[in-house]
Amino acid sequence: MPELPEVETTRRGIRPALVGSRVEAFVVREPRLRWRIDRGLVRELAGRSVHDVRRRAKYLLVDLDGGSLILHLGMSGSLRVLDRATALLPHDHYDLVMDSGRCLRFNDPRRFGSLHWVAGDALSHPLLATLGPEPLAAGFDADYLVAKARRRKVAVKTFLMDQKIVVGVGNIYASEALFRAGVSPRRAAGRVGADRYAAIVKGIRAVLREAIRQGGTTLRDYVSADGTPGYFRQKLFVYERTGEPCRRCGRPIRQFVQGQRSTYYCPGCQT
DNA sequence: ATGGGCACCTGGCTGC
DNA sequence: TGCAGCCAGGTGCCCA
Repeated sequence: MPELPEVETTRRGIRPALVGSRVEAFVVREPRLRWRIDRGLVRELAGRSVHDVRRRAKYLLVDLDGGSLILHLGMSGSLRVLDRATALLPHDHYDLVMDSGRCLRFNDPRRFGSLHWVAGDALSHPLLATLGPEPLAAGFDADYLVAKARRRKVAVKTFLMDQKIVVGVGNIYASEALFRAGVSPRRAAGRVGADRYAAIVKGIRAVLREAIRQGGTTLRDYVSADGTPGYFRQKLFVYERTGEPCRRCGRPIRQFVQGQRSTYYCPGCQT
């Protein structure tokens, strides 16, 4: 499911219920996620207090005494804050039970999500160490993208989804940002000029900010921490709108496959 | 280094 | 109705 706006929405939703509370128990029902959850965590986590809940790229970092949990939602994962006694649903794989009586419950039908524990600095974990810049932070600009794209032949849409280039942009928001920038997703990354990269940076920032404001995009599985869906789907210009008229020029939206992922674009607005 | 393809997994939908 | 086939918000890894 989740790209940056959905992960950020989840962070904002779960943070108030966790910070300042202590982990009473960590319960694993299905350890076979993307990587097997270490059973030693059941002992490791109990008794530790939560200091903060941060986001890096599409990862959530739950800072505890002496270390951090690194959570990923994969394609179909979601986190909810519930009363600890709430009845289980299929694919509820683990709970972080807090001493407040609330619990953080992870549901993930496809099990592409993950959970790691790092003692010490979470950002030095191998999964996070090589990530590119945050798109909403200073320093992510046209000059940066131009430099990174030099001599690169990959399509610009695939380039923008590379988490070493910029983090948080997945299949929905890559298509949406390129539509806003008026750039064809097929264009080679190294053949996109500085002016177009400036428009792409603007497009990425705008679409991510607007999506966060709407609580993210719900297509299938995603729900925020209180169980509500995201409402940005209604604001999408191209994603999953094949054959429907472009909201700007009226021509039918087209779909094709790039790097085994569907790309959506307007043949009139994007060149 | 770069680009391309596969794998991991379940569920929902389509079409025969 | 049943079932095969296809598709889905991600990303690590292997190969050329």
